Amino acid sequence: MAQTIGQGRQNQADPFGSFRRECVVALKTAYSSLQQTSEHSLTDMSIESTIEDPPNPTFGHLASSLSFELARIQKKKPIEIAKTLAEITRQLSKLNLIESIEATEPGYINFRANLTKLTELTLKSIQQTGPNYGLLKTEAPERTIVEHTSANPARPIHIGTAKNSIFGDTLARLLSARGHIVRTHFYIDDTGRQVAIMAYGYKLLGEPTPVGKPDHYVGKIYSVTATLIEIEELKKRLTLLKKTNLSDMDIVATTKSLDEWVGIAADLRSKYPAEFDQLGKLISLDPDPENSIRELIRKYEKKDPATTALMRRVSRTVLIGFEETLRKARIRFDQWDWESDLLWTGRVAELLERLKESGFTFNKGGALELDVAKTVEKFGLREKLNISPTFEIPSLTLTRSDGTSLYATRDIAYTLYKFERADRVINVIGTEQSLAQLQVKTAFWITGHRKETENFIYFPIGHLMLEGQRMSARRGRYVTFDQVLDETISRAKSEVDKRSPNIPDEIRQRVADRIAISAVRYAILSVEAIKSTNFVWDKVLNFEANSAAFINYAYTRSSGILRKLGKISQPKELNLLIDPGEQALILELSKFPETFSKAADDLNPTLLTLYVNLLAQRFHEFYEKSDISHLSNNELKWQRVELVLAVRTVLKTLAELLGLELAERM
RNA sequence: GGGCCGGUAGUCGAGCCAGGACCAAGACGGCGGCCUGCGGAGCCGCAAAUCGUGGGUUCGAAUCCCACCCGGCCCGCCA
Repeated sequence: MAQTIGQGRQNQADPFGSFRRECVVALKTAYSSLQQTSEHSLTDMSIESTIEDPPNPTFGHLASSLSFELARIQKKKPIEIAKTLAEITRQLSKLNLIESIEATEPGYINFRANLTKLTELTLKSIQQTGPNYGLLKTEAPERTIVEHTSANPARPIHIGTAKNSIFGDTLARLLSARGHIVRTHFYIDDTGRQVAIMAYGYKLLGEPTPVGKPDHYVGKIYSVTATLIEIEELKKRLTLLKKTNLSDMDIVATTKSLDEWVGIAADLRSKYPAEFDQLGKLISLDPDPENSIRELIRKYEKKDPATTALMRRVSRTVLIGFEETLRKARIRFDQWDWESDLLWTGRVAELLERLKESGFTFNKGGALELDVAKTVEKFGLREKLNISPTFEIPSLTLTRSDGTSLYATRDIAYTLYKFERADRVINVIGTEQSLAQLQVKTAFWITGHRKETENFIYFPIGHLMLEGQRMSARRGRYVTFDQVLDETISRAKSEVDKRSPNIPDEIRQRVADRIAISAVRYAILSVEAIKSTNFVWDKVLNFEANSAAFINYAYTRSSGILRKLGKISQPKELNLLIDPGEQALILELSKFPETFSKAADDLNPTLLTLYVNLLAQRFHEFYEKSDISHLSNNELKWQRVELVLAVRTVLKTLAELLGLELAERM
């Protein structure tokens, strides 16, 4: 909690945070008084870190365990110290948001908030600042680049990659709301083998105009081409192995792999018979397909005009499909960076020169290697980069023996590029890349960016399994993001049809879209990014508690109340909201600023999904218990309406942060 | 062999970084209640947890340290 207690944000409303700061100040005052009178010498200590949330409301709203620490030094019982501290605190402090300070067994000091004042502060702040309530601005804004998704433009975005997109997009929303200058970048990995294979197949077919969604159409060509070539290569290797008779183990493994690919091929053939047979014929006419692909890669790196035109054309076709999918999920990018540009502008070559000059590279069979381990030892980076002392860091191949570059090399160049434009770079990438990210980071350090290395942030995304099965894009075993969105929309549509038959179909469709998109985003965000999770349809399609629909339903209910009321009036005061359900709801609202800033600073969107669910839950409880529209006591009615309006404001802000879309009716 | 990350009720999953009232949040599933007043996609209640295992540190450990076990991932002239 310590880092959420900042100075200099007096002008920004943070009701619960203000209460917390008041408790800290009061306790600090009491502690320094104790320091002067105590016969034992008491060192300065962090009062903030002793402040915690009590387990239940009967203990107040915040508590301190300071007495337990002091008990040891003073050789007294914690409860006695607690009583003394509570007494001094009460005497010395001017209490504003604190209602009471009490010492309780076994030695806690419990602070109770003055709920009348907290209510007024919270509701007035929300009323005055509206959509800005809670979005505490950082005191140190940073130009931040969030790179995410960066899917290979060779096949549609699948649900595993979508997890990456959703977290990346949400992080950007959070940081931007926190006051950072954020830009999202999509890194188009177009110089690798996969795009070359895709272009090869596409070219063989005579560059057809896509039928249906372009990424799906071209993705199909890629899968078929890649499979056919894989089989060709495996067959060749098997023949070679049998001829040289080197190792039975290799033969067995290759045969097994071949069998697997033949199975995949059969599957693809049944799905896309026309393309499969056509490509099969065309590829068999090529004496050396593998070489054709290598040629494409080589020529593209050299920016050969015809090759460049082809590669860019086919990549762009796929990217149009990506954009459509991402737009559907409310994900947008500020910039699309072509990996090939890094080569053509000489950035990669420049980087290689710098690395060579550093003296940490060596030649291995014509390939250029970076001695990462040596670098780490030389500069004592183990501690700095948090590397285990027994870990032998492998070297990193920078260029192939034919001189062409590799992904990691280009990624280092890209890192330099990004840091020319930002103070902080966040890479949202799967956990399987953790070693690669470490190597890139180390190389970045070598290039002289010592200070910036601290702001190189790897945000790992845990693997997403599909109903217990590992997804494999290469093997065509995956569910696309489009499928998930479409399925969820159709499911949401039938729910809306069932529950709200009286609204026009056009609106029902729009509502279903919103509920579905939100449901998918919420389901992904509600589990921490790093955890590997199992994608289960039931969870995404669940519209009950702890889902986006549950949150939307709170909003819809509030809309219902307002609709029923028609014209609304301002209450004279805010002194009648004393029901426990109301107070619990207000307390939750008062904590939003702290929750938001912690979520943004810790890069933890999941925290906000938990919070928004809790807020919705408190609202539903309030709704069930407190009448509004049929109240005869007008003052109470308008006070409750004020609370409803406040909840709506905060729900809308949260929806904006998480990329959820709220429907008035559902 | 080495490394990284995870392990919390039948299932999913917060809390762990900054140890404290933890007889551990919340959800799904199970069981039982609540609609002649703002929409039941809701609310109320019950049952369900050796916090992976074993040690250690501490007045106090789900949380910190050590060892081990299980699961995922990585250690390519792939990306």
